[in-house]
Amino acid sequence: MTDTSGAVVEALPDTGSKRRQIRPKAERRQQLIDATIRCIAQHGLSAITMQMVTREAGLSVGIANLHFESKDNLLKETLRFVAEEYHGGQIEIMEGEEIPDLGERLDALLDFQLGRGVTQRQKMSVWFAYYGEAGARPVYQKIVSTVDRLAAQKLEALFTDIIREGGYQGVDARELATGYSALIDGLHLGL
Amino acid sequence: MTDTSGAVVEALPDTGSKRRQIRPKAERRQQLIDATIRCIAQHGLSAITMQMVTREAGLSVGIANLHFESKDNLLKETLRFVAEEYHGGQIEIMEGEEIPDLGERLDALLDFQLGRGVTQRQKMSVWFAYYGEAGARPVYQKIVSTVDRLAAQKLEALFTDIIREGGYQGVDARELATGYSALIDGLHLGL
DNA sequence: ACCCAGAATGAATGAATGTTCATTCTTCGT
DNA sequence: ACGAAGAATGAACATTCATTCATTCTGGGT
Repeated sequence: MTDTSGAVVEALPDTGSKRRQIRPKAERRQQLIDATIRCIAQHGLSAITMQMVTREAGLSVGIANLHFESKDNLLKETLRFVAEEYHGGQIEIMEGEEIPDLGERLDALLDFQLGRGVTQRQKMSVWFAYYGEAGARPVYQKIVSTVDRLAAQKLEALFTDIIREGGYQGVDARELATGYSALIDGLHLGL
Repeated sequence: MTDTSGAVVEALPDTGSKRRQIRPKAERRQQLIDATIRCIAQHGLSAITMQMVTREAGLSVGIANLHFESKDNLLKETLRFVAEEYHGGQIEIMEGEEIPDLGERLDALLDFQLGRGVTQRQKMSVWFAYYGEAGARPVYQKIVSTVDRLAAQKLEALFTDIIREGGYQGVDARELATGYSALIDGLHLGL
């Protein structure tokens, strides 16, 4: 009670500022999703806590239930974000017309899939954490499979084009796509 | 209190009997591990509960902490069991002398790895549930990597033999083993 | 300069769950 | 038959955590 003047205003522009800030809903949502990704990568899906996430985001506990109705929903939306980013990125490379050469396009896809940034690694942790739970949670399965199926189709189409262009014989584009995907997934698992 | 005679003895040999039974420690441990596997496969690693597991095993709640000191330990031991069974089975096939022909040995390995029984599928669910958490739990990583490394060595040795026997050129056994493992893992993920 | 809609906070709440342990029951050796 | 060793039980306890909501605070509109 001796310090009623209080105001030791932190001059830091971004971090550590204790000042309450009002931001648009979309921004807060993304902020929380990002924090969730980092928390899952670090502590695992089953150890995650609302306190943990909101703390990591630098916000109060109540805010998670303000922007997402529940923890379940936050986790669901986080999975949706990661899934869409991962597969969306692939699809963009595959069907985008920026890279005309098909072989180079496949290279770009590989680069994207095996990218090694910290962020990418975190996303992969999250991806497989959810994969581990998918067997028991239909909601997760649905989110993943929806976006998965589309990427698989695009990949098959790419291989079909490559096979046609190269005039290769006795190769099935679908099987090739399945094998390729499995190989990439397996390599990811190998950390 | 009206039914002091009580003894409505269920004639069922295995199931439904409410009679308390005393069994050797090793048997109870396995019983609990099996129940844990089924529960994880059905409900997921993060939704699992001691009540769930002991209920599935047909035992009381206290017994889990009697034979394993804690939930964490039960989960750890369950992972160890699954890991050892999965990789142990592979190693037995690879280094056992029962199948002299190397190609047939590889076939047997594939059969084992892609086996499709209900039990096998449950084990795989568990396997990947733990994989999803491994990034955040060093204990899990250690259990898996210990047994994983050994299997990888055996696989590399098998490929080395096959390459030598066939006189193949320009193939690296280690890379082949890595790729093979990744492919199998990836195929498993595809459920 | 003032106001207020609604964004943000965090102490309080209640439900869920891991763990304990006093008690009950089973089995085996004598 | 009997008694003791210890296996099994499950009600009770303590903790942890998601969720709520009364209150505080912010920033744009007037």
